[in-house]
Formats: sequence, C-alpha cells, structure tokens
Amino acid sequence: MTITMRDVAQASGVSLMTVSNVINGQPGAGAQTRVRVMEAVERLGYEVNLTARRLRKGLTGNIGLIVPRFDHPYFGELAARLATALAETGRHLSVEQSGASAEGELAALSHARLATYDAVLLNVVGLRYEDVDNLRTSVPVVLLGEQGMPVRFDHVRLDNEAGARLATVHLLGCGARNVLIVGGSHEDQQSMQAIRTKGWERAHTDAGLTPSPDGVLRLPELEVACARELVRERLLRSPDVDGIFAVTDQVAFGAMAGARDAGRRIPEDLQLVGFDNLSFGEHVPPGLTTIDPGHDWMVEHAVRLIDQRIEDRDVAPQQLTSPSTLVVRGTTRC
Amino acid sequence: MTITMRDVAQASGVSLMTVSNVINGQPGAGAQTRVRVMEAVERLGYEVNLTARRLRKGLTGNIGLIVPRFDHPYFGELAARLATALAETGRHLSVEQSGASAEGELAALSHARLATYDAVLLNVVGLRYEDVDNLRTSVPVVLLGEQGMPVRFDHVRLDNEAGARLATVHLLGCGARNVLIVGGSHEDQQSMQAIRTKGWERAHTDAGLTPSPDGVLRLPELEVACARELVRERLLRSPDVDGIFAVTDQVAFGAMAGARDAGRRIPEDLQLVGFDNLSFGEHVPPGLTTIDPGHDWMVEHAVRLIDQRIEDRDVAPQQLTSPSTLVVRGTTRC
DNA sequence: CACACGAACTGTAACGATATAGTCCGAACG
DNA sequence: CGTTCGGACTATATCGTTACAGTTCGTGTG
Repeated sequence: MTITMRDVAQASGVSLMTVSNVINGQPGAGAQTRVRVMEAVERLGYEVNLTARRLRKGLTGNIGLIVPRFDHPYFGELAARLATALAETGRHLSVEQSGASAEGELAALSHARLATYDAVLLNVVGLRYEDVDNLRTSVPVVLLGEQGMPVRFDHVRLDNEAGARLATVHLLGCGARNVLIVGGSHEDQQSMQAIRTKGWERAHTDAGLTPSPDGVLRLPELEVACARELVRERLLRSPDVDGIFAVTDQVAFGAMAGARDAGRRIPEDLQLVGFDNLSFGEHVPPGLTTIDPGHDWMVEHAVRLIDQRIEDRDVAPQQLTSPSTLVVRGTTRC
Repeated sequence: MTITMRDVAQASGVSLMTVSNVINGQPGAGAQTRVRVMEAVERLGYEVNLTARRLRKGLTGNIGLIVPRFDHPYFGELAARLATALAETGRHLSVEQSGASAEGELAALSHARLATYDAVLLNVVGLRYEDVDNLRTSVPVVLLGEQGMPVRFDHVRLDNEAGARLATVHLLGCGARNVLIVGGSHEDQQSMQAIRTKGWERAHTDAGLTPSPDGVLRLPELEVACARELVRERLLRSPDVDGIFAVTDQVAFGAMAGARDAGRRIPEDLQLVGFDNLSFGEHVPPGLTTIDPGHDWMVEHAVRLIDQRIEDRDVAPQQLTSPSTLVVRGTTRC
C-alpha cells in the first residue's frame, strides 16, 4: 500500500541499508548511488515511517515540558512555540503541570512519569539549586528559564537583567524622568523579580541617576487585577510618575488598566514597558512596548540541546543565554 | 532494560500470544490463565509499547483536527478537550487551520496531508454539502458541528435550535419581556446563526408570544468589538430591551461591555445568556449564564466514532446529536 | 471405541526501519 | 606479483507487538 524503503531499494537497484544510509546522510555510499537513490525517493514519493524508526531506535517521539501552571499565557505561548518546533521533526510535546511548587516539580520528574518521554524540558521556577542538583534521571533533561542552576544540566537561560535594563533605558531615553518598577522586589536575590529590579537600577546608575528607593512597587501577586489596583492607588498618590517598567506583560496589562483608572493617558502622560512579549500585547491598544526574551531563540536552542543529548548522553552540558530585544509599540513615545 | 511481553510470558509460563490476547481482551484464554498473566503484569509493572503496536497495526497514533482558525477560543477549547480525551489512549491531536474557507478546508483534506493521521475530525464551517459530498479519502473522517451534511459520514452534531430555545426560555422565565437576539440572522437557513434564530423564535411562539421583527440584531462579524459597539448603540435607542440572547459567548462578552457602556446593570436592568460555555465565561463577573453545547458529550462520542471506524471501515455511519444544557451563572436573575 | 469438534493455547512471520558484521573489489605498496 | 587496505555496498538480526495458522487435548456423539 504505502511505499517503504524496500520499494526504493528495488527501484534503485541497491540494498535496503544503502537506502537507509543515503537517507540519513551516513557515510558508505558513493556519489552516483546517492543520486540514484534520491531520484527513486522523489519519484516514488517515499517518506520514512517514523513509527518503525522509533521502534528500532527505542524512542517514543514524545518530549515532555514541565511548567508550573497551564493557565498562565507565558507558558501557553512557550508550549505552542515548542510544539511547533518539534512538529517539524514529527515529534510531539506533552505539557505537564507541576503546580509551581518544588514538590510538584519533583513529582512530575519521577521515573515512572518520565519513562514515556525521549527528553524533558523543565521550566525551573520554585525549584532550588539543591532540588535540581539531587535529580537523577535516566531521561535527558534540559532546563529552561532562570539562572543559578547546576551546570551538570543543559540550560537555556533568559537574560533577565539585560532585558530589564534595556526596558528602563528605553523609558529614560524617551523622556521619562520618574520610572516605577511594578512587581519589583529586593528579596531573594535569585528570584526573577529581584534580578529584573537589579536591571532597572543598573539602567539608572549607568545614566548617572539614582533610582529612588520608593520606585519599587511590590506586588503580592504578579496578576492583572492586583497590578491594576496597586498601580491606580500609587498613581493617585504620586502624580510625578511618568514611566512604568512592569516586570511581566501580565503586570503591564494590569498597570495599563490602573493608569486609565487614575486618569492617565498612555503614552502622553505615562509611558510603559512590559517584559515577555506575549502575543496579546500586540492587540491591546495602543500596543504594548515590551522586552522579547528571545522566545524563538530559546526554543531553537532548547530543541538543539535535546537532540544533541539524545544522540550522545555524554556530550558536555551547555549553558546558553538568550539575547533580549526591545519590541517598540504604542505605550512608549519613541 | 524495559519490560516486554516476552518477560511477562516467561514469568507467567505462557506464550507471547496468550499474553497479548489477555491484555487486549481477546478470546482464547482461560480464566485462571488470565489471572496469572495479569498478576505477572502487575508484578513486573509491564506496559505495552505503543510504538511497536502501532508499527504492527499500521497506525500512527495521530488524529487530525481541522478547524477554521486557531485563534478563536471555541476551537481552542474544543482542541484541548479532544487532546485530553485522546491522550488517555496514548494518542495525539494535531490541529490544522483551514482558514474558514471552503478551499482551505479542501486543501487541508488533500491526500498527502491526511496520510499521517489515523483519522480526521473535520469541523464543518464554511463547507457546503456538495464540497463534503465530493470528498473521497482513504482516512476515516468524522464531521463535527453543524447540521445538514452527507449521511455518508459519521457526524457529531450540535443541537443549535434546542440550545437557542433553552436560552430564550430561560430569559423569558426569569422575567425578561423584550429579548433581543444578538448575532442572529434569517439568511442562509443552514447557517448556525439562522438555526439559533429559529430557536429564539420557537421559544417565543411556544410561550404564546410573537417575536418582534426588529428583535434580531445582526452583526457583520461575531466578534467582541463589533458586538460591543452595536449593542451599546441599540440599547441607547431601545430602552425597553431587558434581555439578550447572544448567539455565541464571544458575542456575549461584547454585549456585556456594550451594556455597561450604555449604563445598564447586569442582571438588574438587563439579563443575558450566551452560547458555547467557554471557560472564560466563568471568570468574567458576574459570571456568564450560557448554553453548554455538550462539549464533553461531543468529544466522548467523536472519539468513539473514530475508534469504531478505525476498527472497521464498513460499519454504518452514525449521526449523533449532542444534548444542550443550560449553565446558570450571574447574568440572569434566576 | 473411533471420530469430530471446539476451547485453550502456541509458533512463526510479519510491520518498516537500523546496527552490526560482514563481503567484494580495485588500488597501493614492497 | 602477492598482499594489504579501505571504500562501497549487502545480509542478517533485531526492536516489541499482533495476525494467522497451527497444535493439543478433553468432551460429546453415533
């Protein structure tokens, strides 16, 4: 019914193995033979049977992604991008929820759960160094996200500080004189909030300014409703605030609503930059200026690291840091 | 390394085939033998290797879902539910976008595209009877959604008229005297809008009322922004409107915003019922009363039809209609 | 008692690919 | 000229499962 390697082999007058070698770019096939085989492949419209290949290679074709929660758009977008990238090679992504707790993430990493995957991408949030360091799995694991994790693992990092600095520099460069960081914090130096706060400070000192101590607006939760309420309140109290760096796009959406509540026009009275480049930011008027943490770059390299490690478990682990870029839209004046 | 059927066979002192038969519930194995085999399965922690089974059975483990567009929440939720249901049996869902046009849907149904699926679920929107009737595929196809399609196919329908009637009856029962249908239409009798409009009319006549001819508020597009604008305008013009049946939840969200714009309180001044039971409706205050088109039911039966047809291509096609139910939340007074 | 029959179970050959261990043959070398 | 060497290619076994065609063996029948 369907065309198999056997048909291609017959049509081009070579053995099964030669066809296999040609298709997989393995050595051991002459130049003319390669051409002849590829012609037959084209002519017959042959495509490899991934199921058979997987059986032979002992792979499942499934990659696991473990994130703290499904319902947050950041992870949704990450999952969508990864799924697309993996689909190119006929693989699938299964997303598991760890519940933002260390226990959840460790449970999701139990042997039984992972046995069905060829590799696992772990979004390390809420996991401490020791937890990750104690991990012993038979399946390749690639870490995704924050900094400060054991170098024993492949890791695609996100340059939180550089991104935050970039955002703040842009606000200052567009004429903001009094820039709030919403969702910032000085606690737990390793946390995403603290690192982005450091970037916000660095942008100030680099420009010869001193970040005001009450420029950090802490939020109990990085959620829309919470940000909206606290930003509204703060803007009513501090009429001189003319710029906001929101630590996430979620927070930025809340801040936009809060600013409107407080009677500020964006970007005329108040400029705003977010962080994450969620696709929704493109559609909410006047368009959210934000930091793209290099999603495409991260996904591309994460998949590459996975493939390398599946191929050879003993290759040296790599730590990569994705470059952040500024995406200018309507919430800033330049 | 991993435990195979061979290990189970050895451990329970039977042949490979007996283990296979027991596991798949095939006849030809005695009662004690079954018990013995299942004990060994438990003890060794055996799990079937889906890759091997697929190779042997000539299946890929992938099901295709073809929807008009990705970005609409209705299809997103449908896809999520289906993916979950299929994951139970270790299969995967691949979602393809047809672009809401007949050409797109037909292109997505081309032989080459479908060859990689065990079966395809086709959400028939924008396809006419003839287009579907001309379809000749080697892969099992199950239709999803609207009515009026060739009985040659398995089809899980959605009871648009009954659902719309249910919504309107509820509004009338809760004291609404003047119920608008937003997004309704009398054109193209087969369209979703027209059928739901018929349901709205039937609810009126069943109650001994005459639906007012200008009770149908047509929308150029079933989108939030559009519904918001036209509902606001209409409510300002017609102060006596005290109920709205929105043909979709999307439209209902827009209508809620439009009502607020027009200064109406929900549900005090104006009651509202949507259609689709999108999960978002639960979270938007005061909670959207809506019609659940039987998502779970549809998904359950769609998967069953798929499996039946994969098993036996010649089984008689079935047309099923999912039962609609009312989900009462805060936008209605009872 | 010979025979047929069906239930319970087994042996073997696939499914389509790849890893491994060859085989073959022409060129290079002493 | 005989030997070695390496590049090009092939034969076979195998991955874990299931379809199909047997093989037993106990029971019921004439």
